[in-house]
This record gives sequence, structure tokens and C-alpha cells, in this order.
Amino acid sequence: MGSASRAIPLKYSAAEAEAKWRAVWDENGLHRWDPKIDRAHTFVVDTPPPTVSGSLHVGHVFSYTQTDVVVRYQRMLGKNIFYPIGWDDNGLPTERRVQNYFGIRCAPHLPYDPNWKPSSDRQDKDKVVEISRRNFIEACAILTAEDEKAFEKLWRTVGLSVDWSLQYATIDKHCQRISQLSFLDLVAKGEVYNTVAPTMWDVDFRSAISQAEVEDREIGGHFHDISFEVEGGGDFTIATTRPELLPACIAVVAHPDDARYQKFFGKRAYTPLFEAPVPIVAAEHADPEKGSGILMVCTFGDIMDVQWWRKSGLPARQVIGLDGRIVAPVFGNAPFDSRNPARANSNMQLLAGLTVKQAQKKIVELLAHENSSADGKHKALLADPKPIMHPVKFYEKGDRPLEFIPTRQWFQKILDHKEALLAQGRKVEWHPAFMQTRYEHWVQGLNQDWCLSRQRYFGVPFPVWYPIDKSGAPDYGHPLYADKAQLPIDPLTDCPTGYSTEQRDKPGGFTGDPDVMDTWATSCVTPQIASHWQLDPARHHGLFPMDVRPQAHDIIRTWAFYTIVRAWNHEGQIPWKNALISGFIVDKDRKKMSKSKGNVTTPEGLLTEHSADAVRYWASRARLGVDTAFDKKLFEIGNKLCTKLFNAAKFVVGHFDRTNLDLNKLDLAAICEPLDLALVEKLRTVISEATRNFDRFDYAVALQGTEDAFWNFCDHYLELIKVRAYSESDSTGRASALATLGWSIRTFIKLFAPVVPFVTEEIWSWTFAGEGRDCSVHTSSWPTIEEVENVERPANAKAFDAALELTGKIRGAKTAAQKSLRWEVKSVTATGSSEAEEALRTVLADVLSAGNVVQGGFKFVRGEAEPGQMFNVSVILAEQWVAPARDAS
RNA sequence: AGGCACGUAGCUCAGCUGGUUAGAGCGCUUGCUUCACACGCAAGAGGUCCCCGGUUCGAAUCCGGGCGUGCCUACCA
Repeated sequence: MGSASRAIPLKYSAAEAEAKWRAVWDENGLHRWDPKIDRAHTFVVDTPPPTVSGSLHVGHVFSYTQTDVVVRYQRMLGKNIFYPIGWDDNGLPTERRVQNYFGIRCAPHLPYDPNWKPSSDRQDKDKVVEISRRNFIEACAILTAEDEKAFEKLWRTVGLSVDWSLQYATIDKHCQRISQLSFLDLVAKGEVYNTVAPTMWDVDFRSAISQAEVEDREIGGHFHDISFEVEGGGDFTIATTRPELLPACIAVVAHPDDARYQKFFGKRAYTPLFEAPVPIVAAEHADPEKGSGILMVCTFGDIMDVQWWRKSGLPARQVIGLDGRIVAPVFGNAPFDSRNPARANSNMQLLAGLTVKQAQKKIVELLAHENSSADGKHKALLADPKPIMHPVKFYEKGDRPLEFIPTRQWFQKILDHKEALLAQGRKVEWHPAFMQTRYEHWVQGLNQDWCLSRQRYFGVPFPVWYPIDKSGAPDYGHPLYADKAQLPIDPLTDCPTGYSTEQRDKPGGFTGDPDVMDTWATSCVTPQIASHWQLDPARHHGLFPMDVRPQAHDIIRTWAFYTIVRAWNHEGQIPWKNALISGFIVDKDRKKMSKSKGNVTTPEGLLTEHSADAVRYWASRARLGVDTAFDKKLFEIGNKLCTKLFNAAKFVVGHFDRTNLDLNKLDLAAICEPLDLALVEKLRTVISEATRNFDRFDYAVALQGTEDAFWNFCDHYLELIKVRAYSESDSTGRASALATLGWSIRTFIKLFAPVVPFVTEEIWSWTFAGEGRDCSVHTSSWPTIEEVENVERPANAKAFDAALELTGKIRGAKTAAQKSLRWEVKSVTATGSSEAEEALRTVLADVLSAGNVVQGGFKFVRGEAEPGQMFNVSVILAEQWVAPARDAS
């Protein structure tokens, strides 16, 4: 390549270069996966599908970039890269966004209107329009498609080297098919069941949710001291935060060793206001230290109630409806016993229809005004409620506390398999390793099977129908499952085999399961979705188990966990060999960035303000698993690095063009000067370390080592060899310098390519670009020390350090005298050991020419140097400015 | 309440399989327009390595106990 063909801009323009290379990469299909290459030579990524219904977060840019850096390294190793991208578009977040965006709500009973179109700029958007289920799903699809385009644009801007032909969306037909196949496989293996059970329920979304989606929130509440009358005389006081559950009380329990209550065990108590007889029972979970040591078991206040109720065999008394309002059961009929049904029912009527919060207020009034018993001797509410702050369980996306409500749900067996799942987790390599502990703790702490079903619309339906018996009741005990070949199906529009459409919802006919799956029930099969499990066995086995799963630590309990569960269910395997757990971006006060705190920088803003390379540099500086403070200065540093790379490369190219040498035909055999040999030796270490660290997914450490070496190369090596490189007379020395320069800059460009792919590609295009894989730096081969195996080792290991030390001291003298670094030096006297003299000998000419020391101006004296120094140096500068000679030789 | 991590220069972070005088970048101070780069270069100031014990010839590093921060989990009558 001659100099004429090069058009190197004076300054590097990131915006221009990045736009150019993005387009070129797309055209060349540089990031395409090749299905013909075997597993051993393929690097497979289980890319997280971001939730498109929210805006992306700088944390996403941060962690996705980290993955891309790892991938780009693997690509340079020559691996075939399988790097898909998905969009998580089903689920509650999408429904909520669609409702607000279009001002609509799903009303499943309405018929489909084929002419209805959603509109985001309706005048009367605050007036909610009810639409059919199918129209609602269509609206969801329209908005998510728009969101996905915006996401794709962002990922392209940041330069993710994903294969855009491997795109999927969790709501698309393919994902539905895999999710349903996965479900049917669980059916075949007896791993799922449907049953009516008390399940955590969000009263606003009106859906069941799973343990993994629960979070605690510290909220205000009140302790109420309520007196219960004991059958046959006596009383006790219960302290409760949930007096509205009084009608749902089925028992009271105290610890078996609690002397205060032992006398009551076996007797019955009467609930205030309702006078329902409830057994007084000993139970281990009652803590004598807490409250009054005796507590109500209600159906259902919390998970303890549920667990105790299961063991007790007592009937449930459900008083909270699916909408979070109090229902009015009739006392006097089982299971709502009462000594005084008339009084119980009149009290119940006062509560009926109220929300939990309203009911609590009402019942406190009633308790305050009424006596607990018919004889009037017992006050029910013993004191004013005492305010407390206590943690309460919420759906992570919900606004009101969760209730336990018995509903029919699909569950996947988890509790039976804890040991196996722990073992699977141990087979995965977690990066950083301590993240495995989080997985272990989560699995050990699980107390419920996975509730798979959600009473929502925009999601993957269960491929299930139920027969309807003669009386018109669905027979949930004998579900009709879809054939695998039929998938994907929607049981609300498709028919089970052997039935016809007219039989839908008719006695003797069938009914479709109305629920959709938990969004994680789709996300957890992303490896199978990408590998086409059960659809294309060859492809599946060519990709599975995958190499890496990148994700954040907050979803170890959901995404990582469920993915491990399903891979084990289906094939007894781990889904991936490595879990790369990224840290969070936190603000200056080390708080997690979140919209509600108003401390969010948007990714779009980030990428208009800074170049993609600068953003990528920022992300690459942070190690896996380490939360990092958002610091704008890192972008500046990244920018500087790019500029420096550009300029250093320009410098090297200049020398090759001037001497008519070809960068693509480096003559490494010409490297013979001791300083050059020393540099090559330094870079051998840099290459080995970077490779070792990249192999361990320690891209940040690799970057740090490369960066340090590069700035040293620029500040010291380039200065030291300048005179020799420009020399007209020392052709051997010049050839050695140029070959070293060419190889070094090529090495640096490659080492930096995964982190700053745009500027390195730009440089590559006018330096080393060639045919085949060498058309792009990103498919060129990762540097190895074998490239320079024929370059001899430096004779003196300390030569480089000696050169740096003497150079530094000459520079220091000039700086101290406030003179230019080009200022002429009359004499330099170095004092040191013979060892130091020997180290310096071979590189002395380079040092003296770089320091502009006059001919014959150097003297070495044997003697003692300061501790930690190779030599002491005294420098005498010229009295006047003398222009330096161009050719020092 | 338990677990996991973190606490090093004004800031962001390395170092932590124990070993001369604890590092980098940014910021700050002082110089230098130098033939790749002033988005540069050189030099400089700046640290009770959170605290208290212990092990050791020697501790930022290992052990014990605190304190502080973040996250996860549990309890939550």
C-alpha cells in the first residue's frame, strides 16, 4: 500500500468514523454466525433480551458493552461467534405501558373490533377506552415493535457486534412455540401441576405473582391489641397489624413452651365482633418474645399462615376478593361458624365491599365501640393503635401490598429439587465467583413452588384446554394438552384435537385456559429459543450449553435461576458454562440510579454527548460484578486514548510512507537495536497478560495493562527512537526502529480493538487492512508472542529501565531550568555501578540523541547511586538556544 | 437479624497468593508551542491504606473484633 492511497484526516472525527464503520460492518456481514462451524470453534452468548417496555438505562449500555468487548476478543481469536439479540416484550410492564400510552384497558368480554386502531395522540386520552383482548394484544404488538426499533438503533450506535439476523422477541411465534414446548416437556415429566392454592396476588393487576417478583417495602402500620374471650372463661390479648383479617381468623397459636397460654391449648376462643369459635393451638412458629406471644392464624395474612393452614387441615375463610375488597361470607354456615351469626353478619355487612385499608379503619371503629363478647365484660380493643414501621411484601411493580388469595394456578415444582438445582449452580463458573453465593442463598431460601400463571393478556398462553362436564363445570383434573406439532397455539382461539369450535364453553365441550405464562417462563428458555431446541436438534447441539450468560446481579434469583432450572428439567444440563455478572451504575452517593430518584442519565444522551468508543471505554474500565460510580471524566479519558491512538498511528504511517516501506510487509528480522528488542520484550508480557485476562473475562485488567503500556510507548519509546527513525545515515538502526514501530502499533491497535472498535478500525483501514479476515481489525488475529519468536531477547534485561531513568533525569534537569525539552545539553555525568553502566551502554546512543546531548558530552563514573536508583546524574545545559540537528548520526 | 461485597491521594479506581520508599488517571501547582498529538509533553505537591487488637523479622495485603456504605435474604403476630 503506497502513501498515495492513504487519506488520513488531520484530526480524528469520531462521529464521522463511527457512522462510516457501522455501515461497513453491516454490509460485510462481519458479525454473522456460521452454522457450519462446529461447537468447539464457536463462542455462544446468551444475550439478555432487554425489556422494551421501559426506557434503557445507562446500566444497560454499561453491561451490554462489557459483553461485546468479550465477544470481540473471542472473534479475534478466530472463533465463530453466535451472538443473538432478543427483546423481552411480553408481560405486565408492557401491558401497563400500553395502557398508559394509548389510554386503553383490556376488557376480555368485549368482541374483537377489526377496525379499531390505537392512537397515542387522542384528545381524550385520560378517558380510558375498553377494548377486546385481541385488540389489546395488537396494541401491545404495535408499541413494542416501535420500542424495539429505538433499542436497535441504540445498540447499533454503541457498536454491539451482535448478529442482527438472529433476532427474536419473546412474544413472537417462535418464542411462543419454544415456551409451550418447554411447558409440555414439563407436563410429560410431571414437573408442573395446576391447583387451587393461596398464592401471592396483586389486587391492582389482578394477577398471581411469584416469589421472585416480590420485594419488601418499609411502610407505616399500626399494632392493635385485641382481646379474645376463651371458651369456659379467661381471655388473652393478641397484637396484630391486620385487624381487618379478624373474620378470616381460623385459629390462634402460641408456642408450646409458653406458660402463659399452655392452659388454653385444646380450648377454643371467640373472635371479637364475629364470635367465631377458633381452636387455641400450640405452634412452633409462634415466638413468645414477640408481641403478646399469641397470634391469629388468618386465611391469609402471610406465608406462615399459609404453611400452618396447610398442615392444620382446617377450612379456609377467605374474606378478601380478587379486587382487594372485602367479600361478605355468611356466618353461621361452614366454614364461617359463629356463636352469634346475626351479630357476626351485621358486622360483616359493614365491612363488605371495602378495600383492605378502609376495612381496617372500619373494624378498628367497631372494636373500639363494641365489646368482644355477648356478656359485655370484655373490651375488644384494649388501647389506641400504636403506629409502627414494618416491612410489607409488594409485587415489585405494584402499588398495594400483596394478599394471599386462593386461586387456580399452574405451578412448577421447585422445592423438591433444591439440592439438584444447587448442584447445577455449582457447575456454572460465576464471574466474579462470589456471585454464586447469591444463587445459593436464593435457592436455599425458596419456600414456594414457581407460580407460572398470570391472569394477564399479553404473554404466552398455556397450550391447555379443560373439558367441560355435563353440568357446565370445567374439569381441571383432566387438562387437554396441545400436540407439539400444533404449537404455538392460543387455547382461546384454537381448538383441542377431537373438539369443534361450537363446543367452546359449552357443557360437554371444552374451555381454553385463559391465563398467560409468567414472563420469566419465556425468558428462562432464551438458550433454547436461540438454539431452536426440539425444532432443530443439530443446531441445538451446535450451540448448547452456551459459553456465557451476561446479566446483572439483581436477576440472579429470576433469570439465572429459572434458566438453570429449565436446562436441568429438559436435558439435565447447565445452560451455559460461565455467568458473567455485571455490576450496577451508581450515582455519586453510591445509590442505585433510578427514575424515581431523578438521578438517571439516559443512554441516548450519553451517546450524543460522547463518542461510542468513549462510552465503551468507560464501560470497559469496570470489572465484572463491581458497582461503579457514574463519572463523566472517564469519557474524556476514553476520548484522549482514541486521539492518542490516532496520532501515534499517524506518526508510524508517516515514517513508512516517507521511506516507501510497506506496513503489510513488516520485516521483523530487521529488529536488532537493543532498545527495540527491549520494547518487543515488554510487549510480549503485555500480550500474554492481556490474553490471560481476556480469557478469564477480565477485560478491565487487560485494558489497564494495554493502556499503561501504550502511554509508556508513546511518551518514552517514541521519543527515544525519533532521531534514529528520522536518520538518513543509520539505515540498520532506522530499519530496526521502523519494523518495531510497525509491529508495536499493529499490536496495540489489535489489543485495543475490542474496547474501542471504531477508532481502531479507522486506523486499520489505512494501515494493515488486507484480504480475507484482515479486511477488518475485528476479524484479524489476536496478537501472539509467536509473531516475534524470532526476534531475539534483549541481552540486558535492565537496558530499557536504564534508558528511561537517564532520559527522565535529563528531562527533569530541563524542566527544573524551565527550558524546552529540545534544549541542548553540554554534558551529562552519570554515577553508578558497573552493572548500571552495562545496562545503559547499548541504549546510550538513543538516550543521548533524544536528550539532545552534544557529541562527547557524556561521562560515566563508577560509584554509588541513591538507593532505588541506577545512577545519579548531573546535567549541564547549554547557555543559549541551539537548534537541534535533524540527523543526529 | 443472617449472608455477600466494599472502605487506599480532593475524585474515580488499581494493588490485597504478605517483602525495598503504596500506584494510575482525573483535578491541582509550575514550566515547555517539540518535526504524530496543546485532546500534547515534562516536573511537582498530595496518603493515620476506616478503627482496635493479633500472627509475623516484616501487614494496605493474613486472622479476630468493631465502625461505616451498598446489595441480597429472612423476620415482619
